[in-house]
Formats: sequence, structure tokens, C-alpha cells
Amino acid sequence: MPNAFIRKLNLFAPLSGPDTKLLEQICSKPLSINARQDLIQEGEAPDVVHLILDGFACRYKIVPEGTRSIMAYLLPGDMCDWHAFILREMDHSVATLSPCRVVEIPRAAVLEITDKYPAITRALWWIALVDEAVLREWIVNVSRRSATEAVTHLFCELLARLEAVGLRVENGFEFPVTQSELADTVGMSAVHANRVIQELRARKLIVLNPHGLQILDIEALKQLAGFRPNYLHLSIKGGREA
Amino acid sequence: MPNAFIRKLNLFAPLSGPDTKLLEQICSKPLSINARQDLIQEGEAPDVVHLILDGFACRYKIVPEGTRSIMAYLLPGDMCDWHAFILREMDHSVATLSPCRVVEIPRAAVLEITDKYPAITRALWWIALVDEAVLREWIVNVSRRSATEAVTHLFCELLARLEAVGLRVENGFEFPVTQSELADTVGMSAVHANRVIQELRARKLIVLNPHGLQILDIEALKQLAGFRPNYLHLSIKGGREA
DNA sequence: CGTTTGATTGACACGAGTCAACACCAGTGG
DNA sequence: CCACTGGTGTTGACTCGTGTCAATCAAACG
Repeated sequence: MPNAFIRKLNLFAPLSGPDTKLLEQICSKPLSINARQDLIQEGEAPDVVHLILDGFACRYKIVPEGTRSIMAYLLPGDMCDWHAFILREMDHSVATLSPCRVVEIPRAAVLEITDKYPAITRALWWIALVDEAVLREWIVNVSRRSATEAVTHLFCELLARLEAVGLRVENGFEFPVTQSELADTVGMSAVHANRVIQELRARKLIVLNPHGLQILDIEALKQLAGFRPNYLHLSIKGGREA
Repeated sequence: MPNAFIRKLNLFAPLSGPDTKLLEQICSKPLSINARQDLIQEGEAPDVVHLILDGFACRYKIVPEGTRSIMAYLLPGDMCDWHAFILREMDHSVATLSPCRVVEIPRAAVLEITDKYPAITRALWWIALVDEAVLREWIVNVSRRSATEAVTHLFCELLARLEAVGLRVENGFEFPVTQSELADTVGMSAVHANRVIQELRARKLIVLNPHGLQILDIEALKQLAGFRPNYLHLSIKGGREA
């Protein structure tokens, strides 16, 4: 069974034998990181690219008044700082949400990929563009959906994204995120996040506990959120050439 | 005086003579588009890339309940659908906000660039990553800043971005955006957007009319918004290689 | 000139934030 | 083995920022 990174890249572009071999070698020595550790902080210029093989992480910023905003979830197969390789300085921080297995890809390996492995390079850019599309949808989520819709939409998105890398279990997934963190991702208070959860439970739509989320009625949930998965660009195999 | 696109690319990577010549040729036949016209709609798979030479445009989505969310402003020098070239299908729409001069770059020209003009290609990816950083900041804006702060922060960002392409006039810029569109940008109602504007006027921070925005006290505005321009990545000349 | 679109204002309603208390663990150390 | 602790989840009461509705005004326009 290939790791999540290879599975994800294969979603977008079929990888050759040598491609896969290189990626396996790159991922061969993962680090184990505890939950709630910063992988990179705003202002740093990392000289490695971090890749999540296992666990949840997030991108976040702290605004001056002290509140936190989580702008993205990093799931197994996601890269943390591909952009910092080009933009140099991180404009936000990345932290683990659960215990993670993380690979640090050295600069030389990244240069080798972009030089000699065009299929992988194309898939990486594809992924960067999908990340951008997800950010746009999150703007819609926090700006134009009610609290209940926003939380629901997030759950629908995570189910789709985790399914794509083989991490959907039954009708749910592992979800090691506290309600406070959930609140910071949909831009509300922790108390209100809790009220939304309670409501979704009462409506028999979900079962949520510290370890995982079970979705009891997927269609109802999608309907409630107005979820349309087109922005994830998961259905198209093999891209045009860049 | 080079056009906004060439100015913008030069911010990130110094372009050679042939680079500049090619870009000038590509931009030589712009179209004139009226205000409030869709350039591309969600679901389309355009076979050209649109480039704004003059005027304001925006990315937007309509959510099922009928409200609109504007996720990005496209300023002179910005490309509308670079990603659709790779992801195929647009997951959002793009519309002009003011009369625009727009270039439609044919598929063949894009392929020629990515094949033979590495400096331009690198600059385009750089720009895509900065766009992503702007999206992240917009999530912070709508999710963790008050209405007044969010509007103020948007003004600070636009001043910085327009200054970068030479479109800052005095302490302000042309701003052909209605209050209703502004409201859809920061995720609030048009009525409340108006109240925020009134407040900023009363505090002698801005002068806003249908044609333009003048900022009376830039430092106070930045302070109020908690504006830090690092996410625009404007200060770094010449990128690392991708 | 009517017509239309956008800006402005006030009254009122409501969703969500805040504050505070309490419950429920899981871990820790005595 | 059990008190103690701190983090998380839960709940209620109250407040307040924004949304909604509706009327009016102003400016642009054919």
C-alpha cells in the first residue's frame, strides 16, 4: 500500500515506476511529531519542505488582538511549505493538530524533482492550485454561510478529501480536532461551535467524539451545506500540460 | 512605460529583452470590456487565459441561497484563469467591476511561454503563490476581524498592491467598486458596509466616492487594521528557482 | 424629465459573542 | 488507590454586532 503522498499525486497524474521509486525513497525516514507542535512559524525561511504522511496539521495566523485563525487543514499527503521554497519567508505558521508522521524533504531533493521529474512537478503544481481553490471555498464558508452550514460544509469537504487519500472509514473519519480549533477554522467562538455540534447531533446527522466523526446521513448533510465538490477537482484524471 | 503585467512580473523576476518583447507582443491587442460583465463563468473550461491590463475585476461565487461572495480582486497585471489552464474547469466566475482592457492569451502562447521562457514561467508561479497568500489573509479578514477592521484592512492591501503596479495616485487610488460589492467582499450586508464607511469618514480616515478612495491617515489606518504587508511578498526581488 | 441604480438612514430582530459556572474526563503524583 | 490538576466539553443568561426591512435621497442616464 503506497503512502498518502503517492496516492494523492497519483490522483492527478499517473506516475511512472522511477517516479514512484523516488517518492518512496524520499518518504522513507519520517519523523514522529507530537500533537500541537509548530512545524514552521511565521517569518521563518525553511530550507526543507515538510510533508505530512500521517495525522492532521493546520495553517494558522494569530491576529494582533490574540485570536487565532486557521486557514487550512493539512491532511496526510499534503505539503506544508512548498510555497516557502519559492516565496522564501513563511507568512503564516503550521502546527500539528494530532500526532503526525512528517517527512522533511531537503532542498536538493526538491530541486532534483523540479529538474528531472516533470510528472511529479506537474502534480505538485496541480495540488497547489487545488489548495488555492479550497481557500476560495473557505472564504465563502466563513463569509456567506451560517454557522451550522459552515461546520457542515467543512465536514463534507473533509470527508471528500480524506476519501481521496483512502482515509475514509465507514461513513466518517478520524477527526482529532478540538471544538476550539474547529471554531477557529470557521471563524466563530468555541461556545457557539459547541452549540452547532449539539444541533447537528440532535438532528441525528452526525456522531462526534474526541477521536472521530461519523456521518449518519451524508445526503442530508450535503444538502444542508450546499456542498458541491467541484472545487476539489478530484474527478479529473491526468491534467493538461502546464 | 511598460504595461501593468510587465511591471508586475518584473517585481518578482528580472526579465530579459526577449522576455519583455514577447510579453509586449502578447499584450498588443487588448479587448475593451464594459463594467459588470462576466469574463468567465463557473463550469467553463476556457481555452484562453484572460489578463487584466486595465480596470478592476473580481472572482466570485453565488451560494445556493442567492448571496454572492467575492473571493479576490483582480487588478491590472493580474491573470484571471491561469489555474483553469491546468485544472480545466473553472470552480468560480470572474466578472469585471469597472470597464477593463483585457488580453486573451491563446493556449499556444501559454505553452510557448512554459516551454521556452523559464523566467516568465517562474514569475507566473510566484504570482500564483502570492495570490494564495492573499486568499489566506482574506480568510483571516472575514473570520477574525470586525467589520470596521476588515474594510480597513482591505483598503490597506489594495493600496499596497496598486502601488506595486504603479497605480497609487497621491494617498489613494481609483476604486470603482459599489458598497454592495464591497459588502460581498468582506462578508457583510450592504447596509452595514455603508455604516462602516460612514464611521471611517467621520473619523477623518478616508474620503470615498464612486470614483476613488483617498486615505487621509495611512498610519492610523494600518494601525486600526493590524495591517502587516508581509503576506504580499513584495519586498523580495528575484526568487529562488522553482 | 421619468427611471434606475446606488447611497443613506432609522427601527427592529436575531444570530453569535461573552462571561461564568459546572461536568467530564485523562494524566499525574502522592 | 485516590485526590488533584488542567484541558475540553456543556449549558444558561445576558449583551451586542450585524442583518433585515423599508423609506428616502442623490446621481446617472436614456
